[in-house]
Amino acid sequence: MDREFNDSQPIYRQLRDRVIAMILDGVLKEGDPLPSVRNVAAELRVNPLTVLKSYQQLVDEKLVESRRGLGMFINAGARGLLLQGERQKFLQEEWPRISANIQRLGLTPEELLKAAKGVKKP
Amino acid sequence: MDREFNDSQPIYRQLRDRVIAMILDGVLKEGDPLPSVRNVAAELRVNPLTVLKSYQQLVDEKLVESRRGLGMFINAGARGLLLQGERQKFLQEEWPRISANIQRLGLTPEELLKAAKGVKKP
DNA sequence: TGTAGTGTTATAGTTAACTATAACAGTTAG
DNA sequence: CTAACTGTTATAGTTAACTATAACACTACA
Repeated sequence: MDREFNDSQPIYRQLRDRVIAMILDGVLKEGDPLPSVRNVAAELRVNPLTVLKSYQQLVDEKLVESRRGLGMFINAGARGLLLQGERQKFLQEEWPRISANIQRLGLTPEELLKAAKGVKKP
Repeated sequence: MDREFNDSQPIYRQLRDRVIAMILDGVLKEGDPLPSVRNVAAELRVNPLTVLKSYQQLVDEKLVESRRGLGMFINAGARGLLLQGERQKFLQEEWPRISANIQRLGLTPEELLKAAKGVKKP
Protein backbone atom coordinates (compact mmCIF):
# COMPACT_ATOMS: atom_id res chain seq x y z
CA MET A 1 0.00 0.00 0.00
CA ASP A 2 1.54 3.25 -1.03
CA ARG A 3 0.31 6.75 -0.98
CA GLU A 4 -1.46 7.61 -4.18
CA PHE A 5 -4.43 9.82 -3.62
CA ASN A 6 -6.29 11.76 -6.26
CA ASP A 7 -7.44 15.20 -5.39
CA SER A 8 -10.53 14.39 -7.37
CA GLN A 9 -12.21 12.60 -4.51
CA PRO A 10 -12.08 12.73 -0.73
CA ILE A 11 -9.59 10.35 0.84
CA TYR A 12 -12.18 8.40 2.77
CA ARG A 13 -13.96 7.47 -0.44
CA GLN A 14 -10.76 6.47 -2.17
CA LEU A 15 -9.94 4.35 0.83
CA ARG A 16 -13.31 2.68 0.66
CA ASP A 17 -12.78 1.99 -3.03
CA ARG A 18 -9.45 0.37 -2.32
CA VAL A 19 -10.94 -2.07 0.12
CA ILE A 20 -13.69 -2.86 -2.35
CA ALA A 21 -11.11 -3.50 -5.02
CA MET A 22 -9.28 -5.84 -2.68
CA ILE A 23 -12.45 -7.77 -2.00
CA LEU A 24 -13.29 -8.06 -5.68
CA ASP A 25 -9.75 -9.11 -6.47
CA GLY A 26 -9.88 -11.77 -3.78
CA VAL A 27 -7.04 -10.23 -1.81
CA LEU A 28 -9.46 -9.98 1.08
CA LYS A 29 -11.81 -12.92 1.50
CA GLU A 30 -14.98 -13.24 3.50
CA GLY A 31 -14.21 -13.60 7.19
CA ASP A 32 -10.86 -11.86 6.85
CA PRO A 33 -10.06 -8.88 9.05
CA LEU A 34 -9.41 -5.54 7.47
CA PRO A 35 -6.04 -3.98 8.23
CA SER A 36 -6.50 -2.10 11.48
CA VAL A 37 -7.56 1.50 11.54
CA ARG A 38 -4.40 2.58 13.29
CA ASN A 39 -2.09 0.61 11.01
CA VAL A 40 -3.60 1.97 7.84
CA ALA A 41 -3.55 5.47 9.26
CA ALA A 42 0.13 5.12 10.11
CA GLU A 43 1.15 3.55 6.80
CA LEU A 44 -0.70 6.05 4.67
CA ARG A 45 0.09 8.86 7.07
CA VAL A 46 -3.50 9.84 7.33
CA ASN A 47 -5.65 10.61 10.32
CA PRO A 48 -7.20 7.56 12.03
CA LEU A 49 -10.58 9.26 11.91
CA THR A 50 -10.39 9.42 8.15
CA VAL A 51 -9.72 5.70 7.95
CA LEU A 52 -12.49 4.99 10.41
CA LYS A 53 -14.90 6.98 8.31
CA SER A 54 -14.09 4.95 5.23
CA TYR A 55 -14.52 1.72 7.15
CA GLN A 56 -17.84 2.81 8.54
CA GLN A 57 -19.11 3.39 5.04
CA LEU A 58 -18.42 -0.27 4.44
CA VAL A 59 -20.31 -1.17 7.60
CA ASP A 60 -23.26 0.88 6.39
CA GLU A 61 -23.15 -1.01 3.12
CA LYS A 62 -23.32 -4.33 5.03
CA LEU A 63 -19.98 -5.36 3.59
CA VAL A 64 -18.00 -5.54 6.79
CA GLU A 65 -18.83 -6.00 10.44
CA SER A 66 -17.13 -4.33 13.33
CA ARG A 67 -16.26 -6.19 16.52
CA ARG A 68 -15.00 -3.95 19.23
CA GLY A 69 -11.67 -5.02 20.56
CA LEU A 70 -11.17 -7.43 17.69
CA GLY A 71 -11.28 -5.64 14.39
CA MET A 72 -13.42 -5.23 11.28
CA PHE A 73 -14.29 -8.34 9.32
CA ILE A 74 -15.52 -8.97 5.82
CA ASN A 75 -19.08 -10.23 5.91
CA ALA A 76 -20.26 -13.44 4.33
CA GLY A 77 -21.74 -12.66 0.94
CA ALA A 78 -19.81 -9.43 0.62
CA ARG A 79 -18.29 -10.29 -2.73
CA GLY A 80 -21.65 -11.27 -4.15
CA LEU A 81 -23.25 -8.05 -3.00
CA LEU A 82 -20.45 -6.11 -4.60
CA LEU A 83 -20.54 -7.85 -7.93
CA GLN A 84 -24.19 -6.87 -8.12
CA GLY A 85 -24.15 -3.40 -6.65
CA GLU A 86 -20.92 -2.07 -8.04
CA ARG A 87 -21.65 -3.28 -11.53
CA GLN A 88 -24.96 -1.50 -11.61
CA LYS A 89 -23.51 1.61 -10.07
CA PHE A 90 -20.68 1.69 -12.55
CA LEU A 91 -22.82 1.07 -15.60
CA GLN A 92 -25.46 3.59 -14.63
CA GLU A 93 -23.55 6.36 -12.95
CA GLU A 94 -20.03 6.33 -14.32
CA TRP A 95 -19.81 4.61 -17.65
CA PRO A 96 -22.19 6.85 -19.59
CA ARG A 97 -20.10 9.90 -18.80
CA ILE A 98 -16.90 8.03 -19.53
CA SER A 99 -17.95 6.58 -22.84
CA ALA A 100 -19.23 9.95 -23.99
CA ASN A 101 -15.82 11.32 -23.17
CA ILE A 102 -14.06 8.62 -25.12
CA GLN A 103 -16.16 9.38 -28.16
CA ARG A 104 -15.59 13.07 -27.79
CA LEU A 105 -11.84 12.61 -27.67
CA GLY A 106 -11.95 10.24 -30.60
CA LEU A 107 -10.02 7.55 -28.77
CA THR A 108 -9.67 4.22 -30.51
CA PRO A 109 -9.88 0.77 -28.93
CA GLU A 110 -6.19 0.32 -29.69
CA GLU A 111 -5.17 3.39 -27.75
CA LEU A 112 -7.36 2.37 -24.87
CA LEU A 113 -5.97 -1.13 -24.70
CA LYS A 114 -2.45 0.19 -24.80
CA ALA A 115 -3.10 2.55 -21.91
CA ALA A 116 -5.10 0.09 -19.84
CA LYS A 117 -3.92 -1.12 -16.48
CA GLY A 118 -2.91 -4.74 -16.29
CA VAL A 119 -0.50 -4.66 -19.18
CA LYS A 120 1.46 -7.86 -18.92
CA LYS A 121 5.14 -7.30 -18.46
CA PRO A 122 7.60 -9.97 -19.69
CA MET B 1 -28.67 22.94 -19.61
CA ASP B 2 -30.26 21.26 -16.70
CA ARG B 3 -29.11 20.67 -13.20
CA GLU B 4 -27.26 17.41 -12.91
CA PHE B 5 -24.35 17.62 -10.56
CA ASN B 6 -22.43 14.71 -9.14
CA ASP B 7 -21.41 14.94 -5.56
CA SER B 8 -18.23 13.23 -6.67
CA GLN B 9 -16.61 16.45 -7.80
CA PRO B 10 -16.87 20.12 -6.96
CA ILE B 11 -19.37 22.03 -9.05
CA TYR B 12 -16.82 24.39 -10.51
CA ARG B 13 -14.90 21.48 -12.00
CA GLN B 14 -18.00 19.87 -13.41
CA LEU B 15 -18.90 23.19 -14.93
CA ARG B 16 -15.47 23.45 -16.51
CA ASP B 17 -15.86 19.94 -17.90
CA ARG B 18 -19.17 20.86 -19.45
CA VAL B 19 -17.72 23.77 -21.35
CA ILE B 20 -14.86 21.60 -22.52
CA ALA B 21 -17.33 19.00 -23.72
CA MET B 22 -19.19 21.69 -25.62
CA ILE B 23 -16.01 22.84 -27.29
CA LEU B 24 -15.03 19.32 -28.27
CA ASP B 25 -18.52 18.63 -29.55
CA GLY B 26 -18.43 21.78 -31.64
CA VAL B 27 -21.38 23.33 -29.83
CA LEU B 28 -19.08 26.19 -28.95
CA LYS B 29 -16.69 27.27 -31.70
CA GLU B 30 -13.57 29.38 -31.52
CA GLY B 31 -14.47 33.04 -31.17
CA ASP B 32 -17.85 32.25 -29.66
CA PRO B 33 -18.80 33.82 -26.34
CA LEU B 34 -19.48 31.59 -23.37
CA PRO B 35 -22.90 31.91 -21.79
CA SER B 36 -22.62 34.75 -19.30
CA VAL B 37 -21.64 34.14 -15.71
CA ARG B 38 -24.89 35.53 -14.41
CA ASN B 39 -27.04 33.59 -16.84
CA VAL B 40 -25.45 30.29 -16.08
CA ALA B 41 -25.63 30.99 -12.37
CA ALA B 42 -29.33 31.77 -12.66
CA GLU B 43 -30.19 28.81 -14.87
CA LEU B 44 -28.31 26.30 -12.79
CA ARG B 45 -29.27 28.06 -9.59
CA VAL B 46 -25.72 28.27 -8.48
CA ASN B 47 -23.70 31.12 -7.08
CA PRO B 48 -22.16 33.45 -9.69
CA LEU B 49 -18.80 33.12 -7.96
CA THR B 50 -18.86 29.40 -8.53
CA VAL B 51 -19.43 29.89 -12.24
CA LEU B 52 -16.75 32.54 -12.38
CA LYS B 53 -14.30 30.18 -10.76
CA SER B 54 -14.94 27.52 -13.37
CA TYR B 55 -14.52 30.06 -16.16
CA GLN B 56 -11.28 31.30 -14.72
CA GLN B 57 -9.90 27.81 -14.80
CA LEU B 58 -10.48 27.92 -18.52
CA VAL B 59 -8.69 31.24 -18.74
CA ASP B 60 -5.73 29.76 -16.88
CA GLU B 61 -5.66 26.93 -19.39
CA LYS B 62 -5.52 29.44 -22.25
CA LEU B 63 -8.76 28.11 -23.62
CA VAL B 64 -10.85 31.21 -23.25
CA GLU B 65 -10.20 34.90 -22.95
CA SER B 66 -12.04 37.36 -20.83
CA ARG B 67 -13.00 40.80 -22.05
CA ARG B 68 -14.45 42.97 -19.36
CA GLY B 69 -17.79 44.39 -20.28
CA LEU B 70 -18.10 42.01 -23.21
CA GLY B 71 -17.87 38.44 -22.08
CA MET B 72 -15.64 35.40 -22.22
CA PHE B 73 -14.61 34.10 -25.62
CA ILE B 74 -13.22 30.85 -26.89
CA ASN B 75 -9.64 31.30 -28.00
CA ALA B 76 -8.33 30.40 -31.40
CA GLY B 77 -6.73 27.00 -31.27
CA ALA B 78 -8.72 25.97 -28.20
CA ARG B 79 -10.10 22.83 -29.76
CA GLY B 80 -6.67 21.71 -30.87
CA LEU B 81 -5.18 22.26 -27.43
CA LEU B 82 -7.97 20.23 -25.94
CA LEU B 83 -7.72 17.30 -28.29
CA GLN B 84 -4.09 17.01 -27.28
CA GLY B 85 -4.25 17.78 -23.58
CA GLU B 86 -7.45 16.08 -22.63
CA ARG B 87 -6.56 12.91 -24.47
CA GLN B 88 -3.32 12.56 -22.63
CA LYS B 89 -4.88 13.43 -19.33
CA PHE B 90 -7.63 10.91 -19.81
CA LEU B 91 -5.38 8.09 -20.92
CA GLN B 92 -2.85 8.63 -18.19
CA GLU B 93 -4.89 9.70 -15.22
CA GLU B 94 -8.35 8.27 -15.63
CA TRP B 95 -8.42 5.33 -17.94
CA PRO B 96 -6.05 3.03 -16.03
CA ARG B 97 -8.23 3.19 -12.95
CA ILE B 98 -11.36 2.75 -15.03
CA SER B 99 -10.17 -0.19 -17.06
CA ALA B 100 -8.93 -1.94 -13.93
CA ASN B 101 -12.40 -1.49 -12.55
CA ILE B 102 -14.02 -2.91 -15.62
CA GLN B 103 -11.86 -6.00 -15.40
CA ARG B 104 -12.55 -6.37 -11.72
CA LEU B 105 -16.27 -6.24 -12.26
CA GLY B 106 -16.04 -8.66 -15.13
CA LEU B 107 -17.96 -6.40 -17.48
CA THR B 108 -18.19 -7.50 -21.08
CA PRO B 109 -17.94 -5.28 -24.15
CA GLU B 110 -21.58 -6.04 -24.86
CA GLU B 111 -22.73 -4.75 -21.50
CA LEU B 112 -20.61 -1.65 -21.89
CA LEU B 113 -21.92 -0.88 -25.33
CA LYS B 114 -25.46 -1.30 -24.16
CA ALA B 115 -24.96 1.10 -21.27
CA ALA B 116 -22.97 3.65 -23.24
CA LYS B 117 -24.24 7.14 -23.82
CA GLY B 118 -25.34 7.92 -27.30
CA VAL B 119 -27.73 5.01 -27.67
CA LYS B 120 -29.83 5.80 -30.67
CA LYS B 121 -33.52 5.95 -29.93
CA PRO B 122 -35.97 5.10 -32.72
C1' DT C 1 -3.88 -8.94 36.46
C1' DG C 2 -1.73 -6.03 33.21
C1' DT C 3 -0.38 -5.10 28.65
C1' DA C 4 -0.93 -4.61 23.94
C1' DG C 5 -3.72 -4.87 20.42
C1' DT C 6 -8.52 -3.83 18.53
C1' DG C 7 -12.74 -0.07 17.53
C1' DT C 8 -14.90 4.43 19.20
C1' DT C 9 -15.77 9.02 20.97
C1' DA C 10 -14.60 13.83 22.33
C1' DT C 11 -12.58 18.36 21.52
C1' DA C 12 -10.90 21.63 18.68
C1' DG C 13 -8.68 23.74 14.83
C1' DT C 14 -7.66 24.47 9.42
C1' DT C 15 -8.90 24.59 4.73
C1' DA C 16 -11.67 24.29 0.46
C1' DA C 17 -16.12 24.63 -1.59
C1' DC C 18 -20.17 26.96 -1.75
C1' DT C 19 -23.44 30.44 -0.61
C1' DA C 20 -25.80 35.39 -0.21
C1' DT C 21 -25.50 40.11 -1.02
C1' DA C 22 -23.62 44.09 -2.70
C1' DA C 23 -20.82 47.03 -5.03
C1' DC C 24 -17.35 48.22 -8.64
C1' DA C 25 -15.75 48.45 -13.67
C1' DG C 26 -16.14 48.33 -18.57
C1' DT C 27 -19.00 48.09 -23.25
C1' DT C 28 -22.76 48.89 -26.19
C1' DA C 29 -27.24 50.44 -27.89
C1' DG C 30 -31.01 53.71 -27.32
C1' DC D 1 -26.17 60.28 -20.77
C1' DT D 2 -28.75 56.28 -19.31
C1' DA D 3 -29.98 51.58 -19.19
C1' DA D 4 -28.81 47.05 -19.68
C1' DC D 5 -25.76 44.03 -20.43
C1' DT D 6 -20.88 42.07 -19.60
C1' DG D 7 -16.73 40.49 -15.98
C1' DT D 8 -14.74 41.33 -11.18
C1' DT D 9 -14.00 42.23 -6.30
C1' DA D 10 -15.31 42.60 -1.38
C1' DT D 11 -17.39 40.86 2.88
C1' DA D 12 -19.04 37.38 5.48
C1' DG D 13 -21.17 33.13 6.74
C1' DT D 14 -21.99 27.67 6.37
C1' DT D 15 -20.61 23.06 5.63
C1' DA D 16 -17.68 19.03 4.63
C1' DA D 17 -13.18 17.07 4.75
C1' DC D 18 -9.19 16.56 7.15
C1' DT D 19 -6.08 17.12 10.90
C1' DA D 20 -3.86 16.56 15.93
C1' DT D 21 -4.33 14.83 20.39
C1' DA D 22 -6.31 12.38 23.89
C1' DA D 23 -9.17 9.44 26.22
C1' DC D 24 -12.54 5.59 26.58
C1' DA D 25 -14.24 0.61 25.76
C1' DC D 26 -13.44 -3.97 24.70
C1' DT D 27 -10.72 -8.57 23.84
C1' DA D 28 -6.92 -11.77 23.91
C1' DC D 29 -3.00 -13.49 25.97
C1' DA D 30 1.03 -14.10 28.96
